[in-house]
Amino acid sequence: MPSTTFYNLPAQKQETLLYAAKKEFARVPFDSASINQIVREAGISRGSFYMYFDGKEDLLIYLLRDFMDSILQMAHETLRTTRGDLFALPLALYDYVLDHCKDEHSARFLRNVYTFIHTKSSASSPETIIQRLAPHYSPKKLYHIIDQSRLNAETEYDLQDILCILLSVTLNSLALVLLGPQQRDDARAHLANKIKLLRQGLERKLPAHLPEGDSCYA
Amino acid sequence: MPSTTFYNLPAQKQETLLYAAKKEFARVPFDSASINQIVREAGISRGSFYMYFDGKEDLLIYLLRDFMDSILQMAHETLRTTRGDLFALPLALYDYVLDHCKDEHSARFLRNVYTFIHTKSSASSPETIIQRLAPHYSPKKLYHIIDQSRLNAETEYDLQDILCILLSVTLNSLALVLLGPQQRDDARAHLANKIKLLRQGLERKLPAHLPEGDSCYA
DNA sequence: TATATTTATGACAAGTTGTCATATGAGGAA
DNA sequence: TTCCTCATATGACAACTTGTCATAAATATA
Repeated sequence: MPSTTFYNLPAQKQETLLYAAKKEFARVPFDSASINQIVREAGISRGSFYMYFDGKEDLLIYLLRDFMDSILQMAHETLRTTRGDLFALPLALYDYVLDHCKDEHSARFLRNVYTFIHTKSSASSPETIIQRLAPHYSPKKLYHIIDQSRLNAETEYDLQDILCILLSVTLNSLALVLLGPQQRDDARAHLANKIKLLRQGLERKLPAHLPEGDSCYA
Repeated sequence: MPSTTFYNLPAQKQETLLYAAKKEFARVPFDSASINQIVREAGISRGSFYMYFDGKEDLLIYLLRDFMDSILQMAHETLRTTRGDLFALPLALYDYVLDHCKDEHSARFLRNVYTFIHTKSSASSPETIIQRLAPHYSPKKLYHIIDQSRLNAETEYDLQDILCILLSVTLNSLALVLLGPQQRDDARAHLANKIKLLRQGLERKLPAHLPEGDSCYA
């Protein structure tokens, strides 16, 4: 969390610093990002920087809050317009995130951020970044607007797991595009297919009237 | 890849260096790991280190190869003994990985490694670690020993997606334990439940004889 | 205006990385 | 055995990094 000193700063100065930070975080991976570079670009002294933030990690987390907030809002909106159709969420999330990095600059930023969220906060603190962010964006906030009658969930335990599954699969698709060699359209087609498979079930259903037969097609 | 000079080293000296590396990588997150610390512990000079490896990333990748190989072998073994039951793989993988980090030392190593694989190789190279490792451990090598008759897969495209889903979900569970607050048993129960849900399908099936009725319970 | 408090600065120590000229060793040829 | 060659080992080096802190400037308060 930034210090109150930072919030007391003129909006202009805040913007300048945040812009310089975004630029640096887009330039190189998180652990190579240089505070020196940021303060040079922003035209402030090194000491000032540490007056505002605990370190570069603190700064990036602050930058991420906005984005995370907007994602959560988008999720709410999607569930509202689809009357709680949870299966609409993955592709909506996928598109939303990738729409936000159409220019090379934002793409690099997001790519670096993606790797960043899995890193440790610091050598001292045992938490990862994603853990520090998670409490503010618990998926539990979505439970009440999901139409659970469409889901194969008996209990809240099931519901929690279903959400977790969909999130894992969606993030994996995003990772394949952001970090990997997969093209956006290609990964999207795969994600759509995965959702289809997830709805139906991954296991083949034998015809109900041939329950035990192993060699029913012999 | 290590240089041939490294392979020419007496086995004893190789071991000493690798042990020192493991220790350092367990001590702190990857980007805080210090080559100075490693060479000090191993009793070699800084120059020698750079004679053997390109940098600490090169070294850790080398360390990971062994583990990845053993995982792939375990996967083969599991599929063999279950006659190709793909749904047995997630829990087997989960248990296998966590069995390998029962002592605090190995646990910290694995925790640090997990965050590491999502980071960029280096500022210059655009690849992530996981991408550099992936080609050697393609899941496609498993295709032919999977009993596809048990899967709801029409095409190889489906098969690929199913594998990807199961892997995403399993890795997510591992991440929750390695990085997060979740307990091993707890996460395992969730994973088992997720597999059950994945087999059945996440979508509620309406009774077949009431195909269109929205208000069938009215 | 004088005093108290907040904010800004850059030099500092202690660490990091990768390089490179130099030193040491181990083999083969004469 | 001596000499030469080539692979290996070394640590000092420059150029960076980080977080701190005494000091200076600016602002608010009395």
